[in-house]
Amino acid sequence: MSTPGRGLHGRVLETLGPAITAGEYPPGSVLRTDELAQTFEVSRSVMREAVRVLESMHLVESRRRVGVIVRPAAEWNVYDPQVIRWRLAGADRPRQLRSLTVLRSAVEPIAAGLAARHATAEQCAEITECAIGMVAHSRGHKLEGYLHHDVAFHRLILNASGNEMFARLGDVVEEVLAGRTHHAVMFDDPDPAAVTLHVQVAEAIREHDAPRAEELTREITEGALQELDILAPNGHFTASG
Amino acid sequence: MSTPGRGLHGRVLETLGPAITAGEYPPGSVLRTDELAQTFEVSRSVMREAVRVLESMHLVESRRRVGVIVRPAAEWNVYDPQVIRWRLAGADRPRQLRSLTVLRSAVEPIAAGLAARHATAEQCAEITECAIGMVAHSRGHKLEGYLHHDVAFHRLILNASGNEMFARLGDVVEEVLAGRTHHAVMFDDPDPAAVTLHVQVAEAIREHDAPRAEELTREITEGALQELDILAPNGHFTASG
DNA sequence: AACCCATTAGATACGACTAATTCAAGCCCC
DNA sequence: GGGGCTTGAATTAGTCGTATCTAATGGGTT
Repeated sequence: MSTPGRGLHGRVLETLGPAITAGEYPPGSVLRTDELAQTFEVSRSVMREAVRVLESMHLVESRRRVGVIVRPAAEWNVYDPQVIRWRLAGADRPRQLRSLTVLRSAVEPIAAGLAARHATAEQCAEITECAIGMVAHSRGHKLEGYLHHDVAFHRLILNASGNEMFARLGDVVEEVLAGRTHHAVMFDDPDPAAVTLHVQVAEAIREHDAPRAEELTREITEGALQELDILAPNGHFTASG
Repeated sequence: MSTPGRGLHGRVLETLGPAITAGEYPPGSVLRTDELAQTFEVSRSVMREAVRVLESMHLVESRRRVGVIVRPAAEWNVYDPQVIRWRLAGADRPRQLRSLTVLRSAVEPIAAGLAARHATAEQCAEITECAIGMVAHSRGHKLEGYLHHDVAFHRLILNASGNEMFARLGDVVEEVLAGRTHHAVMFDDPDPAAVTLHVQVAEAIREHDAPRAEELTREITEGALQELDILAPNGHFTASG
């Protein structure tokens, strides 16, 4: 979507990356550069560049005389947007979605509190606009329009927090929200209570009421977590939803 | 420390990466592969692999007929451990430390709450041991020993949370804590109140009291934020401490 | 104003050489 | 005779240089 195979090495990565993150090669598996180059019908130079990228993501480790070794999942750079996309596209999508939602529940309330302190008048206006847009699309099967405003809403707050680490989680939030809409997690119309909460959050930020913005956002993310629990009640270590 | 120049391209990255993250090349700057290869006295192949890694970190973007373009800081993969290290080693270390501390203040309380729910007896024991170790090193200029147990304490909790995204922040916490100890942010002995809080967190986790573990951890991270404010009182957008 | 072409710099490919690491055979010492 | 160390051969990634391809840019032409 954002990186549609820029160049040959990119196309190789689009196959190799998902394969590794999906666990098709168990930790410790050894791949040979030459072999891979033949398999993907590219030159060794291209394959080496692809391996370098995988290495920078800590998905693999290349050693002389041995080959390219697949690292255990615990060492992967799980915050790399590319890795996140690959994992969301793979088999352990449910677990990944849960991890990200828990991360959201930690970050977004704090971000909302900071936004209430730091947001400019313009940012407040944009956030409010999104909330209004959500209300407008909350009834009558307008899920796509609702999603659009929902994503923008959360992204604006993360940006308005003034913390670059928070701001960079905008894509993560988008993935989670889009996943919820497009994988039948959401009913025909969004929960009216959630919509109200978003409006109230916008209000709180506009009024620079940080504790209220934080608490209301906490309620939103709590709701998101509960939605997941309904789908995969086993809780934390659910393998497949 | 963890990656001491693996290969030629690694050594190139150790110079180019910090230079870019330090802002030596303003956003939009164009680097030429050939030129860089000459500058670093390596072949183009090696330079291309280095560029690929920088590209995967979203530090640069390479376009035909143009060159290698430095991206604005807002697009960087700021969660990449390598990028974090480069930025911590550079001029905007203070701002980076603040960003990371704010992130801690969001994540660690939630992680502690989850740890209180999920931690095994063995994990509880290890956490308690660390807290005891912190107490033992809290007096008499034993800062290094204190730091060691402090890092282990927070890392164990992040791991015990059962959330992989949280677990991967262990290195971040280590960097922040080490930075505090080694850059004269801490006085001769750590704050006794903070030590007590750590002991109480261990207690709460052992007793599976999630709300208490969360609240106590919040007090710890609040303290960390206040420490930063003492150093750089200008608050959020302090450029230099 | 629209189109075409030359220029340019990255993208790909290939082949040769280098260096490091592993494994095993062989040696020495005990 | 057995265990541990040394040494060397095989293997595979690392590096380099060159040649060719591709695509974006800018200028010139119609």
